[in-house]
Amino acid sequence: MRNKYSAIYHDIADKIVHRIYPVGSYLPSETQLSQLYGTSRETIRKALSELLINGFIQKIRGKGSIVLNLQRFNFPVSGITSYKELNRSLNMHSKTEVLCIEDRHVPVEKFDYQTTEALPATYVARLRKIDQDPIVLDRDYILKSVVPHISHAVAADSLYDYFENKLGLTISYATKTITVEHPSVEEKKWLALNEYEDVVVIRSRTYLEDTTLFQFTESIHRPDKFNFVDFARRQKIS
Amino acid sequence: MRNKYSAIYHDIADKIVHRIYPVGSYLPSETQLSQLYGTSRETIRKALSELLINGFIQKIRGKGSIVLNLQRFNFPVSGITSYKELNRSLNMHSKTEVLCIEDRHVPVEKFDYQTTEALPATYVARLRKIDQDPIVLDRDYILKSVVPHISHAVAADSLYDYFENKLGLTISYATKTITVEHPSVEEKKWLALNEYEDVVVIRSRTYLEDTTLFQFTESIHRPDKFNFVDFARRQKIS
DNA sequence: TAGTGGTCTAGACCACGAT
DNA sequence: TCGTGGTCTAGACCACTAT
Repeated sequence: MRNKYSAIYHDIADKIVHRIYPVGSYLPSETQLSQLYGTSRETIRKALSELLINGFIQKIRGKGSIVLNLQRFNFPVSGITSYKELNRSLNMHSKTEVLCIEDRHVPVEKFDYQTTEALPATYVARLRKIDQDPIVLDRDYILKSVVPHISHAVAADSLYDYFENKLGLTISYATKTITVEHPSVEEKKWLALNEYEDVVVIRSRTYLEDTTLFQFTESIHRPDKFNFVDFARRQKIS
Repeated sequence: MRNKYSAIYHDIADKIVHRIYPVGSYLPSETQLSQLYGTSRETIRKALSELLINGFIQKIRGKGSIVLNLQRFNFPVSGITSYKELNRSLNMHSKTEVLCIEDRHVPVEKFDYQTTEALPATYVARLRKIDQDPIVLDRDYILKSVVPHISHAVAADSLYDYFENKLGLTISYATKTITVEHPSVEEKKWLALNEYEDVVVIRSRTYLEDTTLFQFTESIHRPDKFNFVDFARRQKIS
């Protein structure tokens, strides 16, 4: 929020959410906005391009920037968002149950990660419930080389909050894959699955700002509760 | 390619792909690059931020831009990419079989689209096969108000190619949802599914540059063949 | 013709990392 | 201290849309 352009981004996003700029209307022009906020046009453009990327607006050359009808929920798949943040922002009434914390090596084959060395990690298994229904089984492997120890209290609250606000780590990007698989006996049990039901598995590797790999995550979703919403822009393959 | 910054983007991306800038190495600094390409630093920065978004590099303040180990395939889910483009870029040996072309109204409830009016469209059902195996069943509804007619030849080749290069439409963005569902009898038949197997369904609404909605698509994926790869950057919910 | 967004420039100052 | 990327400016020219 300390940058001009992100302050402007949040201000405009807020006005779109609160219908001060209604869906289908045009924002003030870039030159008008630069006068409004007392800044240069390039700075306004930086804010607008963030709004564009996040699906708030569509820019039309020669006409202006039009407000889109967005109903994105940004489920965890589409970005890197912690479960706690999601819970808060969507007003879900969910609970997290910590099933297990112990030291384990990362099962690298599962994550399609090629290495010859063993990766010591803290293994955390957690079950996410909404209204008593089990929805997601999360299994995290956090590398010991980056985070030596994780307490039960931290796992019950939020790993990301701990990493970012207590340890000062900056989480930057992740690669993830989504597949449909047959559940293990254990998964069947925790997620209360019927016979023959498949599960959706999201596996990701998460990296810090300095490109250090520090976390492997496996999220097992109940098929009937899985719903991933995305906003995408066209980009030709070249 | 006619802009400086996208020319520079492609040039650097190419050099990364061909290991002229190897994984783990630093790119020349922004000032060096601006001298190299004979341009201003802001233009270089625009090219670099594209590389950042697409997962080619990671910028580290005070140090430089480091080349990432990317193995993204960008399956259709993560962006808006036509099947033909994918096929070409991944060297898959796939075939498309046109099952049906006819006039239908869009089943708007399925797409969670609220409207009271009927939407006349051309319905196109196509089956995608790789090595004789049916992988995806695509059902498209293309609004008559934007594209009055679609021929069998076009459907067999590429709708996107036709829209963009023949009709001059500019496809801009889409909203999509991914769910797991029980297949219909028809879907079971076309995708040669075993008893009890679920399918992955991707439903999207696609828009033009001027925010005109013009296409609804339903893609039914065989669960064992579904694999979605993504690259995501951290963005806190605020 | 006037207004819009798209590109590009040359320069400035700052925050951060390495030395 | 020096070099890196991050932010910001004031201005320029272009392509497109509307009238």
